[in-house]
Amino acid sequence: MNVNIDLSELELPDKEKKILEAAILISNEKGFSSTTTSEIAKRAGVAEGTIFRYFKTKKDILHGIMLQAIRIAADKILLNSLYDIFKSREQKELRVILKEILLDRLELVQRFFPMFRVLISEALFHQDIREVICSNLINRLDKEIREFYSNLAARGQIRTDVDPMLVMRNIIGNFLAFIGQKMLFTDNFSLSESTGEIDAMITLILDGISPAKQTKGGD
Amino acid sequence: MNVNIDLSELELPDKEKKILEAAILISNEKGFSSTTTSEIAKRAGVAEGTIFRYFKTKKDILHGIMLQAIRIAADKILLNSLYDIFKSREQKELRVILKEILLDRLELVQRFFPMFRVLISEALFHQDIREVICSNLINRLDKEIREFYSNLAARGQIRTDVDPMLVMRNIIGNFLAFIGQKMLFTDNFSLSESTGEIDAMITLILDGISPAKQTKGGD
Amino acid sequence: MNVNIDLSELELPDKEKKILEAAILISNEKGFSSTTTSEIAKRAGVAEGTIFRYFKTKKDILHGIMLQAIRIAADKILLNSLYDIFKSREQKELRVILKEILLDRLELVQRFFPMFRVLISEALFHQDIREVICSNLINRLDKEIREFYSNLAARGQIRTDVDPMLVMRNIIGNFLAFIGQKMLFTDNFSLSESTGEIDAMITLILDGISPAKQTKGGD
Amino acid sequence: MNVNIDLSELELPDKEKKILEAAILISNEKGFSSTTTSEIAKRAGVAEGTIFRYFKTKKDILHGIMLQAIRIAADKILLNSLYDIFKSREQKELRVILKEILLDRLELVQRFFPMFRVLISEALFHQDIREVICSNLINRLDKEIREFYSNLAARGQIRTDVDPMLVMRNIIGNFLAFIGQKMLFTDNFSLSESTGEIDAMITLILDGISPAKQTKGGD
DNA sequence: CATGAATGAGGGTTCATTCAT
DNA sequence: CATGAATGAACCCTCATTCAT
Repeated sequence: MNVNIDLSELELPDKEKKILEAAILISNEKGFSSTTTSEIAKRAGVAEGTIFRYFKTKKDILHGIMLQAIRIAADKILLNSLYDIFKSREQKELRVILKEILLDRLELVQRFFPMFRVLISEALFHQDIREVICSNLINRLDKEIREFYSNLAARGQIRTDVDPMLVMRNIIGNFLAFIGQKMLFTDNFSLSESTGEIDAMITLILDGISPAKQTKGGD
Repeated sequence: MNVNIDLSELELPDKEKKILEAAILISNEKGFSSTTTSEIAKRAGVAEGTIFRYFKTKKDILHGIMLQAIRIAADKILLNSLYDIFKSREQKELRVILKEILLDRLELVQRFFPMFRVLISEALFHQDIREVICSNLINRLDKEIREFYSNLAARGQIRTDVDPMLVMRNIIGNFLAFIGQKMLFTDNFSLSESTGEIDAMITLILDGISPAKQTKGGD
Repeated sequence: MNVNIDLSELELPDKEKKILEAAILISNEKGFSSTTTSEIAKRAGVAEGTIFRYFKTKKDILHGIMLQAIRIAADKILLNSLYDIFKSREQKELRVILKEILLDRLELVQRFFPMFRVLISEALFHQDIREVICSNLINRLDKEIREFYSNLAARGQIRTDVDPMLVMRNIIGNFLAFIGQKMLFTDNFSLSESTGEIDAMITLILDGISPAKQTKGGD
Repeated sequence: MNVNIDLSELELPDKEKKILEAAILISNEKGFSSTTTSEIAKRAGVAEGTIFRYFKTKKDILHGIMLQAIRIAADKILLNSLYDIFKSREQKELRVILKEILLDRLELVQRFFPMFRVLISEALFHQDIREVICSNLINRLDKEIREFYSNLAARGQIRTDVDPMLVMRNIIGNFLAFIGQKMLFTDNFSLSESTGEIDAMITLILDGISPAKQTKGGD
């Protein structure tokens, strides 16, 4: 399981970054509320008091984590690469695009799994965190997705008789179920060994679970 | 958001049930590790010491919750109704069966959401809890699903060119994404208003997101 | 180490005796204040509530122990046998009498060691307990000892140029140092293997640690 | 009863010393296991949490007490002065040496009685503590005593027909009986008023309780 | 009289937070 | 700014004691 965190590209004081990293790493093992400030300080290599120069309270560290997670998610995961894929490959077949997106996302999720795990566990219980996620991620995705979707629709690559958001949820649901199963219930999951599974997953996403009466959308 | 818990059908000492219920309700709000035994006691209407007559440690309360969740999940969710649906409706079309199952499951998940939320949040961090879930739920499901699957396959209702477990994951992923979105990001979600959405979801599960080249699997 | 307690000859309700016995046995292992009433109840084979029918508070159990210890010590240890030895053997040599007394006492102390250990540990801290010991044991001994002493003195068996009480303390000190060393710092001490040591001890008591310039008092 | 504790010469953080002193003083009144950390904190003038910066657990406070007791006992009681007395006075008569030693020891025991009382009461029940006492005190004494003894023996000042350890036990037993009686059963004991008693005690140690047939060892 | 479930004050211990250095 | 000793509220848990059965 990947537990490396890379906040180096963020513009933060060095110590603040170290504290956040430490907080994420330890929270990733035990959950945020079971993580103590003294552990964080030790792992970050600072004095316990120093933490409280950068974060008023322990809860604020969580908010710091959230902020970073969302910044990364928003800027790197969603926009950069997703946007690129959407735009640069718009003449490609949906199957190919989907696979590129999934692999790209998988790699990112894997890299930032510690951060996301903490985020998810807190989002389960805190409305305010969910709201930040909503307004920063989901809502920003919305526009991109609709554009991407209409592009696909125009090219006849995607069905147009259902709400685009349901289509997306289908994809995301499959994706999350895959991630969840691999991350939580499998030891030493490696992406490279899963390409066959990913292909099959995409086939199901594209063509559904009904028996294929005739070749659709595929090679 | 549904926060009613009903453990009344369980054969437990009255006080133990009350303690469990209180633990679930509060954990549902703040997470288990942020829930204190004194809060539990207060909400359960017992003295704090009484808790420790029924549960040796606080962690044992969590195990108690797990036990109940699994008992309910295993007996009610998985076996009773799922089994019934599988067996009694085996001549029906997959679309119909799927809808029955999803509605049935949705109703149950909704009812026991607090319990499951606590469970999920703990499973995120504790391998031992994941293992109990695995061995009690997932593994037990495995056999049922394979039987159900081969029944469907024999009747030509489901595609046979992919691993049955991937097919299931497709369904479960859609289901969980639906649940997650509704439970976490929607206020006052009501099942009855969502039947259209569920139908669309099932269509996507069955036929995929590719444009329908020709009618598949019905109506 | 002997941990059998025999309160059978005491005139007490059966349950009260069992509770006392249990309290002594467990206190002997951990000290009285680390012994819980529930442990006592379990070992005594009664319900926890029953204890409080016989003893108003836990402290009263200690008083019960004390009472029994002193009763036994006073009646059995001091009076019965000591008196007998004093009287019946008054024509014997001091060395012989001493040995009989020491062996007799050793045997008794060994038998009731658990009780005495608890007593000693409590007496270390509680003036009231020390007072009871004083008035019941030491003061009662006083008269016996003086009589015994003057009998010996009359027969020229004991030196008369020091306070009789100091003479007694010499004997008791030796005795307690012996007991203490054996009970606390020796595993599996057996009286029968210590007769040589006891003889040497008596020689030292009788003749002192100075080099013997000439045979005194015996063989 | 003497309840002054003086740890000032120890090289310990100020707070740690205060906590130890408080623990000793209160344990001296009620025994260690009846002493609460909150009492210790209050008496030491620190917050309860502070205790646990210096001692990981309450039991470690006891170990701290033991450590100090043994350090004091080993360095001051046994080595410094005892060694001095042994060496520097080796031409003196045994009676004189004994008296010096006893007075010296008495003064120390009196000064550190609270500490020793706690130690004794715990040693009664805890094998591990007895072992530390054994290996740190008794075993270290052993060599010194044997040397001292052979020196005396060479000069014909002590009897050589009994095990040196029994000789020592005779002395120690007398000493402890004296201490015990004075400390526990006498109010306001003062050393200076007891010199006559000590002389008599030494006479008994040296010459035994048999009537002096002929002058031995002096005056 | 005996029981043991229930109690709640108080036990040892942790930990986020403060502040003098 | 950084530190880490000090804090004390709050944590989980124990246990002597009560009382309805």
